[in-house]
Amino acid sequence: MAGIKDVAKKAGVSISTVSNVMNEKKPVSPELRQRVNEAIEALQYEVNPVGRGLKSNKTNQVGVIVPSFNQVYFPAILQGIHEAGFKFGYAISVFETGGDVERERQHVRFLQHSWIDGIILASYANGENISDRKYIRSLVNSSSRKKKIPVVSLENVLDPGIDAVVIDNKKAAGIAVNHLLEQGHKAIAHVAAPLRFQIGALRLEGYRETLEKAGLKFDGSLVCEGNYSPISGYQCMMELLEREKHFTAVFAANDQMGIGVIRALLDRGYRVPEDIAVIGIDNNFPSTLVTPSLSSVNLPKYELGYQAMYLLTERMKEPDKPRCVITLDTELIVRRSTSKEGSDTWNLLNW
Amino acid sequence: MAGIKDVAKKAGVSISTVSNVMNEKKPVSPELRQRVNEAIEALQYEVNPVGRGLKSNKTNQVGVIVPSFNQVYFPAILQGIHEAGFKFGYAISVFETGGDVERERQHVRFLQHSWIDGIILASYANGENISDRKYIRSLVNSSSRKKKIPVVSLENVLDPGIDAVVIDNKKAAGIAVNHLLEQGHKAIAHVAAPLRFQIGALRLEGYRETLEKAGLKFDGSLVCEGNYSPISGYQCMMELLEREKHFTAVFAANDQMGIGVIRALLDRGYRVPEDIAVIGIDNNFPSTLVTPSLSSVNLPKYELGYQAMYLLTERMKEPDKPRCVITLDTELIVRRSTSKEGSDTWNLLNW
DNA sequence: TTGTAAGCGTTATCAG
DNA sequence: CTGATAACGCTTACAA
Repeated sequence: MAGIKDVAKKAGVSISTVSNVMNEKKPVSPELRQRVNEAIEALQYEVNPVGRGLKSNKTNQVGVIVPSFNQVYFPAILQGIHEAGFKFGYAISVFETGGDVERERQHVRFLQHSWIDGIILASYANGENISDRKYIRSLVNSSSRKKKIPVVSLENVLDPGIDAVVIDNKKAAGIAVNHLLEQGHKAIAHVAAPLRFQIGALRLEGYRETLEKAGLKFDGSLVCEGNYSPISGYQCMMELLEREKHFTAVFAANDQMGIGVIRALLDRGYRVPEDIAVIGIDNNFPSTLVTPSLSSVNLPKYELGYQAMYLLTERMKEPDKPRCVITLDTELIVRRSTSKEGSDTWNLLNW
Repeated sequence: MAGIKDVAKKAGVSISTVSNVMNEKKPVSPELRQRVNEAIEALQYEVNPVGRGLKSNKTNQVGVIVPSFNQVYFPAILQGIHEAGFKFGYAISVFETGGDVERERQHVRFLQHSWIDGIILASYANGENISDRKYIRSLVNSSSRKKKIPVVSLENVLDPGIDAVVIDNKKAAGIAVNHLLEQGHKAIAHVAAPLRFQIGALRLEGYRETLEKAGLKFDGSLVCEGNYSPISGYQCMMELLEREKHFTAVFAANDQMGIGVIRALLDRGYRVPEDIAVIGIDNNFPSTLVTPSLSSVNLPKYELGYQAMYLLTERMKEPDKPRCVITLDTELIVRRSTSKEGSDTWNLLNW
């Protein structure tokens, strides 16, 4: 594989001229440009990003750190990130934390001294304990040697100094609960996402506010905290049933738990939605496959990833522009778990 | 962030000594080692991989190129790759081709001149046309400057010179078809994966051989070629029904198409499995969620990824050892789409 | 407009 | 055992 020197030799020019042709930073005469381009073509030369990186403090790599390479959620986000990355000339390195903040910090640290150009982070740190808070603050001025490394937070607003791409979790929860209210439900249980994190707390908050706005009382014993997984939804539902409280509908904080909820209800002999209705958040394709199909609030997953990558490129261009939070829209999807009129077609596309 | 020079200054030694302490390539006296380690600790020094990469021709980065960041298939594979990569000290860069060989070559080319240490490739090139064949050959001696870049092929045997991690596709198809035969089916249709690729061709071959071994005649008009996607399975099934041939079972080359097949059959008023039984290959979690649940042949997806990464590290250590193909085992999973006694529980774990 | 040369952070060679 | 120094491939002042 050819290097810049080979090109220079072949074209009979100096290496700086080759560099200038490639980077268009300084003007080069047409003749030389021509000769250089021919040499580049002939030798199939492409710049070596390692050499360039050393000099220019840029690697054209961004790191993506997520809790899990989750089956239903992560791929679409990664597609968005990758597509935008490809467009703007960045390669994507991926890291999984398993929800372990220590491992997350390890990955961040690794990326920082890799001279990566930016980080997209779906963090599990929550600013509750002091060490997490220090860690989050450290991200703001996260720097490699002399350059700051921009961080874009995915799905939660980490720090007033960190860009983020999110959805309005409170609103999404409100959309879900409102739908149940409109169906005539007066007693609605909630299978929550982990409450020590923003997503869980905000969706709970949206649930509570929407109930109260409708003149209903919030009842903590109708809430059970899961961990996003389908099985936790199943377990929460079983626990709620054991409490023997009255409710006719369940709002699950995500579709995966919603599916677990449906399974639990069916296993206990309830009809869905006649006895108890269920709605989730995410609008993942499996929700269309179960019977009854699960109503949900759509999250624009691909868009979330794309915008995160886009925000990162903007931040790299203008490190000092004011901090930016992009909030994407959500949308109600009515299926059979809340309404006999809901859609019941399997999603056979895009998976 | 501190560099090697800062450490050297702080410890009062030369940079080579610092390097020797870090890499343990040459002995260093205990006193100096101590001083250096203290300085490293104090400054939170970690080597800069860009500088190291330039010198040592190693980046500790591995590129993974796949047709799609597929929802059901890719995440588990990536988990396996990432886990093994983390263990052996490699970061994972991911690239999606959308099944476009031109884009695939673009990514490969990019990785080659990135001085990446290795490539895991799920290729869509098929050695049919001459340009593909040349491209595949070029992977064998794929080199960046002076060093060969090892390639591990995922899911298909690309070239006699390229390591691969695969499953025995013929055998997996045989397992599926045999199961149908054991259920008493004598006329079995096949919704095939793209036949110009190994996976599709081998699964078709396994289908044909198993039929013939059972004394049944292979009938090409019972075969319809899909493209892996659920919707293509749906369309194929519709087309097979229109041909008005008799069959009582369908072997779909993957679960996604199998789910499409079930949907088509239900839409046309057939009962599954009473009128027509269906089996797939993959054992993805959505297959447990549909009604009836889809029988399948399990593929060890995580293991596929883990072994690919492992193979790569072995190859990097010993570039000249004989080429290695790892074939992983598959296993029949009986659900309701082929047998009333099959399992019908939703998979609520690991997604 | 073009070329020369310094230097990015590290490793490796070789002389002390 | 230790340290000076030359690479690695590239960008970028600065000199011509």
